[in-house]
Amino acid sequence: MIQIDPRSSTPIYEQIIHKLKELCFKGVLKPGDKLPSVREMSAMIITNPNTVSKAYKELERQGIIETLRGRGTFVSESARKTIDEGKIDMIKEQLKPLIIDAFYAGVDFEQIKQWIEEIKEEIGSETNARN
Amino acid sequence: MIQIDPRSSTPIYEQIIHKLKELCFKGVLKPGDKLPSVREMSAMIITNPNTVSKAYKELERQGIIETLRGRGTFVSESARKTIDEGKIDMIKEQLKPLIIDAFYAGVDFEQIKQWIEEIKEEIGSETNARN
Amino acid sequence: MIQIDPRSSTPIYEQIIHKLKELCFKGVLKPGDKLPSVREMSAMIITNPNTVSKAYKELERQGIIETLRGRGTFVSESARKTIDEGKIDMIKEQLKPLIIDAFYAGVDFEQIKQWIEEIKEEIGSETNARN
Amino acid sequence: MIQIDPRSSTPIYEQIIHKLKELCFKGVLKPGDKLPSVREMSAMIITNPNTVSKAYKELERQGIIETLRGRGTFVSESARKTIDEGKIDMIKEQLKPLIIDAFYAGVDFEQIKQWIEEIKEEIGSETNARN
DNA sequence: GTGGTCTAGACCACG
DNA sequence: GTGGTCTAGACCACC
Repeated sequence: MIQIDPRSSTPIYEQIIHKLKELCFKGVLKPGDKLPSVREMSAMIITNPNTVSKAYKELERQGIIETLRGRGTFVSESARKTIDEGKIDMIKEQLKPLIIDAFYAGVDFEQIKQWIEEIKEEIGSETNARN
Repeated sequence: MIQIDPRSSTPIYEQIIHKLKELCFKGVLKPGDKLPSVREMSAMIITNPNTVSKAYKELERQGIIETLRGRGTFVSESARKTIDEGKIDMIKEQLKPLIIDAFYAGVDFEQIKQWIEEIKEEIGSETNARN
Repeated sequence: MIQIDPRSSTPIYEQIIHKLKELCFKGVLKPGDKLPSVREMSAMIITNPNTVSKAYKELERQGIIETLRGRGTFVSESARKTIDEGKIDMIKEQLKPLIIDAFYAGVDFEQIKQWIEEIKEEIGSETNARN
Repeated sequence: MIQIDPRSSTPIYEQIIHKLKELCFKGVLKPGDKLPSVREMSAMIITNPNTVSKAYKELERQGIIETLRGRGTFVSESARKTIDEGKIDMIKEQLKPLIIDAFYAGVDFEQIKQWIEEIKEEIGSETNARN
């Protein structure tokens, strides 16, 4: 289901968050779908259950998923689209050095825009339906 | 000269790297310009000298700056534009979750492209000359 | 009859207890009234019968309701008003962090007192008769 | 500094949160004060560092405290008083069953109001200065 | 079965 | 020194 790289410098729990968010956003995971239990997921990606739990809790805090007591964890019916200015600024702040790095690696503006396009394609057709 | 946020979750040494790279890229810092010494810089931004030193070392490794023993640290004559595929993949990898987060924060594709445009504007006129 | 939120962090059985206590206190449920059977209730609020059973048992332990074997569950004739010091301390203990949280959420003392007033209103006219 | 009851049903990390919030609110801990390090605190209250860490992170998420990388954890300069409607509703939701329980334990409205008064006294004089 | 809490201990990045 | 991450395993409440 999802792939984790234990050697990556980005923490495992963040990788899980990223991957699941992506799947939710793409529509592979639809609202109401049940996620693997903490134990199942930890077995699948060969990590400690605590690590998965941490990821799930953060995703819940962000409103992407929700847990029903004793029943499991599910994709939320509708991800709230709070237009959070602070969050947006934070993202822009992270975006800038990334783009500058890209330039130093020999990428130009047009190519970057094309990357965005690629990501759009990859996320794809489901997106329109969802929003 | 540069502003650091000690509360940020991004390490201080990385913030220094980002800021200096940005200044170099914008052309505020031109090839041959002398950077403040590690001590001066650490006094300016109120951090441990080791932190500044770490940032300088990394910038040197990336070819952005050079240290001339006994004379100081200078902006390199020409930032080498190594087209490093690995680096590019890494950047793309970091870009994706950022963009997905942006969507969840209520930003759409067009706005993101506009951000890129804004960053381009901000970096400004020197850019064309350099590329 | 009663509404349960399966997403809430407070356990379902506790929610049932709270709601039924509230109804008893308001006078909607009067002494001698028959409660839905465990099965009926669990069907109504879509939970596991065990969960309802647990709530009923706890309410019985507190003297709010009584089960007459083979006949069903009923609201007790008179809720005993055991002045339980331990219980009171426990409640005060729980009250304090709640009020501090309220302050941090921007509520002041007067508003909190008004909340109490509101709850009093909501519980309403029957109360005087019962006390 | 703070007292924890390992037998209590409320999790240790929540007890830490409550106590520290209380101290901050009372003004015992002032903005800028350094908190004991995770290790120190865990030694003081005899728990695992992870448990303290969890409490600190939640307090940071709530804006009560902040961590400066590699330097430690400090009381925030000014606790943001976001008037969060959702939070307020949640508190009211938790308040109601508590008050009903109080009634069943033989406490009346006036006494509850007096409790609030007591808590106000206890939190005391610093409060006015802070707000 | 589910997730939530906690312990004991380890390693690492950061300043 | 600081906090952040992770593991291995345990116990518990809830459904």
